[in-house]
This record gives sequence, structure tokens and C-alpha cells, in this order.
Amino acid sequence: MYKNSEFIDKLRSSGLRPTKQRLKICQVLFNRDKTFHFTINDLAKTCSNQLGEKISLATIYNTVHAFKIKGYLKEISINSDKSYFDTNITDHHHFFDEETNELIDCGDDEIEKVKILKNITGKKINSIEVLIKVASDNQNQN
Amino acid sequence: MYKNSEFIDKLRSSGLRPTKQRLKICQVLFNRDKTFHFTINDLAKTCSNQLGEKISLATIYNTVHAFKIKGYLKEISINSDKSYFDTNITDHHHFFDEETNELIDCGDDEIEKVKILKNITGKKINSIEVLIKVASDNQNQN
DNA sequence: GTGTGTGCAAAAGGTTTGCAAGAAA
DNA sequence: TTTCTTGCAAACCTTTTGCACACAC
Repeated sequence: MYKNSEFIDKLRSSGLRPTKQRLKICQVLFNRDKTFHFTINDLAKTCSNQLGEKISLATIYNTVHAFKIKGYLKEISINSDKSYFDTNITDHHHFFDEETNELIDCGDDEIEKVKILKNITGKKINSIEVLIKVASDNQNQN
Repeated sequence: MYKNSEFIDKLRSSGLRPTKQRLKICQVLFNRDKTFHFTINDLAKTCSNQLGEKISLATIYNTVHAFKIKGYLKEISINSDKSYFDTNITDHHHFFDEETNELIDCGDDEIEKVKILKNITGKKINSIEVLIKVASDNQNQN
């Protein structure tokens, strides 16, 4: 359970003014036990419901983008439908349920560390992401 | 070097009528030595250039979607900007150059097989995709 | 001739942007 | 008072859809 003052500090230290909207977004994102996987729409709805008034989509996009740059959020590559974000910023991978569109964090117990044998690009590796897509046995894939 | 008659057979055997547009798309996609990574726009431009006349975007989307279902193409999850496709339909992974937006196939020599230790979802694993994002050392990330 | 495919234009998502009004410093 | 932030609406881009016409069989 975080206090608002902690979020105010967090925002200030990132050079972001602690506005009512940003504080609400902080609470929704970070004031929880488990990792939160969300789309922009999920976040907008949750914020607006809890706040009792709408936070503009522009503000949500703006804030999420800022949080991503500051390293408070990770963006996850799943498909081109929409962007998914994750409040778990540690190195980890994901299961993606193609039937429910649900995203599940994958811990060290579930997947062996990925070993790159040769980096043919000659450039620095910024990230290694593994996405494991799952569905029921008898799903009609397309 | 494929002949048009081979593409005609390929299309027919998939229940797709061999139209002028689809044959051109086949040539652009499959009449090459190396794997082709592309977006819908890339494909539309290349086809139109080679054909000397425009193929409608609707037709390109339509055909790419059909080819994906038939298993002639794979879709790759990179980000939500746009969809990327791959003519290499074997199991393999990718390097993605964040500076040039270039996608590079990753062979068995470059990455060790990914081991799933525990499938906590209880569902069937449809695919395991690894995406290795790279950029120059001194790149300004955001 | 029948059924499928094409292409246009319109519509539909998700995301970004410009700008005026409002809030924080 | 200066600067940053918000929110609306419009713009943008990718993708999908409806429908009339054209083509494959």
C-alpha cells in the first residue's frame, strides 16, 4: 500500500509534475500486489471508474509514454492490434493466451535462460523477449 | 527461380483462384533466394512497381491473410506500429534492429533452443517466439 | 452463368497532434 | 507569471468492410 506522497516524490524526481490525473494513474498502476498487464483502454477505464470522472485519452497516452521512458513500465510486443504494457519491469518473459488475450508473467522457474550463441548483427543487444502463445488443444487456429 | 505454372498449382491446391494479382504477389514473395521480411506497405509498393500498375490494398491484405492461413507466411510480433510478415515459415527467431527497423532471421547457430520448464497455463503451446532487439551502443533509447 | 476476387471508398480501431484553457511552480 | 499539463477535436495510419463490377471456372 503506497501513500500518495510517495507517488508525488516519484513523479517529482522524474521531472513530472504531480497532477491529479498522474496520481490516479500511479495508484491504479503501482498500488497493487501483483504485476498489472494492461492496454491503454484498460487503464483509462479503471482510472475513470475509480476517480468518478473521465481522464482524457490524450493524458493517458501521454503519461504512459512518459512512464515508459522513465522505466516505470515495459511495453510488450504481442501483435499489432494494440499496445500492451507491464508494470513488472524486471527481465522476464510471457505466456499469451490467444483465446482470452490474457498475458501471464513467466518466471525463472518456467523458462530456462535464453542463450545467444552468436550476435550476427554486431550491435548491442537491448532486450531479449520470449512470447509463448498458448490455446486449448482443439482450438481452431488461424 | 519459379515458373508461373508452379504458383498457379500452389494457389489452386489451396483453393485460391490464380488471378493476375495473386500471381504477382507470389512472385514477389516466393521468387527469391533469401527470406523476405515485409510489411503490407512494402509488399504493395514492390508489387505495384514491378507490375506497372497498382494492386489495391484491400487485395494485398486479403491475399496476405489467405497465405497466412494456408501457412505460406508467418506473422511476427514486433510492436503495435504495424504487422510484419516472414516468408520463412520454419521455426526460428529474430533479431530486430531498432534503428533501421530491420528484421533478421536467427538460425540455430545463433540461439540455443528455448526450454520451457513448466507450462503454468495448462494449455497447449502453439508457438515460442524470441525477439532480440539490438541497436548501437550509444543509442538514445526511449 | 455461378461463384469468387478485385478495387474503390468509407468506416473502424488505435494512436498522435495542435491548440486553448487550466493548474503547478 | 512562466512553464507544464490537460482535454478536446481533428488528423493520421493501419486495417477492415460493403458493394458493384470483373474475372475464373
